[in-house]
Amino acid sequence: MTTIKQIAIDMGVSAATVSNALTGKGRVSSDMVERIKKRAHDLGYRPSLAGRALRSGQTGILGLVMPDLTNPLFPRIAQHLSLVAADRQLGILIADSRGNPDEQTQAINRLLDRGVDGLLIVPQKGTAPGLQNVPTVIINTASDPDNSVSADHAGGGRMIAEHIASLGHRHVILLGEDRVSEVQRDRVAGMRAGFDPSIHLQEIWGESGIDQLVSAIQNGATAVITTSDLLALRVHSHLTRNGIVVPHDVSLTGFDDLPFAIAMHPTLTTVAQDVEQIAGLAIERLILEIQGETLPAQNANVAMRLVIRNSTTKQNSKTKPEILQ
Amino acid sequence: MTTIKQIAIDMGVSAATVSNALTGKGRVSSDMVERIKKRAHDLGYRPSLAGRALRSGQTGILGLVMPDLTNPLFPRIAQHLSLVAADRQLGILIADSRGNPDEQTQAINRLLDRGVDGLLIVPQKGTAPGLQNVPTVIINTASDPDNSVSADHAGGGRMIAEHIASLGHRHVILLGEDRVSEVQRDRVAGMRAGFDPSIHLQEIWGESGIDQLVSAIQNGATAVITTSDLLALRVHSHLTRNGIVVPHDVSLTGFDDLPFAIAMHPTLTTVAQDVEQIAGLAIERLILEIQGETLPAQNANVAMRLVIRNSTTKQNSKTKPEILQ
DNA sequence: GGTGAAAGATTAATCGTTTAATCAAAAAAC
DNA sequence: GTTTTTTGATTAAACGATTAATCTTTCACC
Repeated sequence: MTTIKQIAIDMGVSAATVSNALTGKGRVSSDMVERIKKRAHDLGYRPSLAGRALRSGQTGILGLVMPDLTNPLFPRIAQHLSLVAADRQLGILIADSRGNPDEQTQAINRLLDRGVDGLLIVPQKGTAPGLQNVPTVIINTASDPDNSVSADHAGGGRMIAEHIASLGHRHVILLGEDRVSEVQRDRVAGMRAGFDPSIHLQEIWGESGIDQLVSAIQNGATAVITTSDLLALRVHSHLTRNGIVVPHDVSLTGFDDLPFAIAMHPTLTTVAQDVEQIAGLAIERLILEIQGETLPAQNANVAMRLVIRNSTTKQNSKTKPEILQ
Repeated sequence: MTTIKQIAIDMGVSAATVSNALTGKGRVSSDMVERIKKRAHDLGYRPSLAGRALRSGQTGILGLVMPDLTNPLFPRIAQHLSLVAADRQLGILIADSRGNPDEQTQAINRLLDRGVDGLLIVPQKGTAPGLQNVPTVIINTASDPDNSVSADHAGGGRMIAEHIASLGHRHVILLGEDRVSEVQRDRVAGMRAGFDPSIHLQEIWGESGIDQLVSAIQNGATAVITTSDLLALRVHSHLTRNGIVVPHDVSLTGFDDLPFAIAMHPTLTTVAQDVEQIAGLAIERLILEIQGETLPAQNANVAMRLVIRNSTTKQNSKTKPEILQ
């Protein structure tokens, strides 16, 4: 490994001059700067981040804490974060908080021990990690008051609802995944807000609710809106098995636009997070905080995008579907 | 931040003694060790990894390079790697190689610049990253000769084939995703090897191949085996649309056991990677390499697990399915 | 009691980078 | 021509932890 000192000796100057030349600080004649830069490049000099970190107190590393790395959205978030971070010469250290709040705290501490300059936290559902002693940005939902960036889950829910309403559906089943999750509640709240009171909205929670679907449809429901694509796939399978055809007999929607949404038939109408923008804003904000700027406590709310595919259609058939079995 | 020097001053001893007491090296009386440890704990002392890294040349950080973080397997691999690494007091820095070989090289260099102690690389399909100047383990496929850990994709293919054969299927369609991918080729090779020559095996590559499926089934094929769950879902949708019922008319299999495999109906017979073991072996091997052990070049091949669900069934009906449209 | 060894601590150097303080020489000002 | 400024470079200290070398005291042994 080439060090600054070696370059200095090699060129017959002091280490300080080399450092100044390379970082653009201090006073060095311009042709000396040129020569040093060239020589450093030729020798393949790479600054030691450890040395720099020790001196400056900054590691150039951000920590990413995820409630569950198997969260289907994680890869995309991680990808964009790592991309944006790389642009800014920052690294991303990951930590899995393994599904429980204790582990979340430990994961945060592990990252702090490593001296990360900032934290990006996607909190466990139902938890709000306390204030850390490093700059922190929460990525989750608008319900988090401060320092947070999130998709507008409620707005996404509203979009779905308005889409369904505009297709003429008057009796809709809303299937939620998990009441504990802040995100899920926001989605559901948005859905509710998107329908006007004249529409018959039937709210069901949890997977066990799938069993009630067939009879609800027999009673006149013409659309099922869910709070996750996986749930939608499950519903689709269940309905198909019972002879109910999507979208002919009933319209169906998901949430998140996971990869398999286009592999289904019919392809799934859903709502997508602008992960790219979320990642960008999160890191941008975090960097400002790291640079010592005092930002107003706020939630950056990123609009979701309605993706209309083939699982939703106009409510026009007056005939109830025949149910098999 | 509490430093060793502060503890030393606080207790009226030298910094070296504190360091020796905490690391268990050198010669320190046992009651001094006790007292120092207690005081360090009370003061909330956390060693500076930057200081340690500078002195020792080791950062305690491993780099993880992924061809595409949106790879559906990534989250699980990352999760287990981060878990195992955390147990060993190691951190994991991620880097996305963004789908092309150039970016892969850059990603590796970014990690090297950060002084990672070792690299875990899931290579771009079709590429074999050259020897690095830090210990490296490749996670991918048995086709990689050295320093690699992988699922036994060929073995998984064989399991699927044998399962299908044992159910009595004599005319099988093999649908492969991407010929360029080493992994995909290994899977297909395993499948071929699992059938005896008497079985009529029809090999099709790429998504466009899906269109040929219906006529192939009309010509007597009773099973479709694919090299990915996503492909299987797509096939399932296509067949359902054409009035072909899985598994009644045709058996269907996937590969990888992604989360949606149990959300489909019928639930998908597939083959699962033991990600946990792969991650464990990879890090174990990497740590040995980092500790300077010279390991024999070898590929650790982790057996896959056949997951039999409801999309495969005995071939017994002699009646061809009626095809809609 | 004198010698040697062992135990328990300290000193000082080192890792690579940054930066405030200093110094010498050249340029500008009077 | 002398003083002041500016320029361009150097010196030295610092970040925090580790460790080889050194020193002092205690103890064991003959």
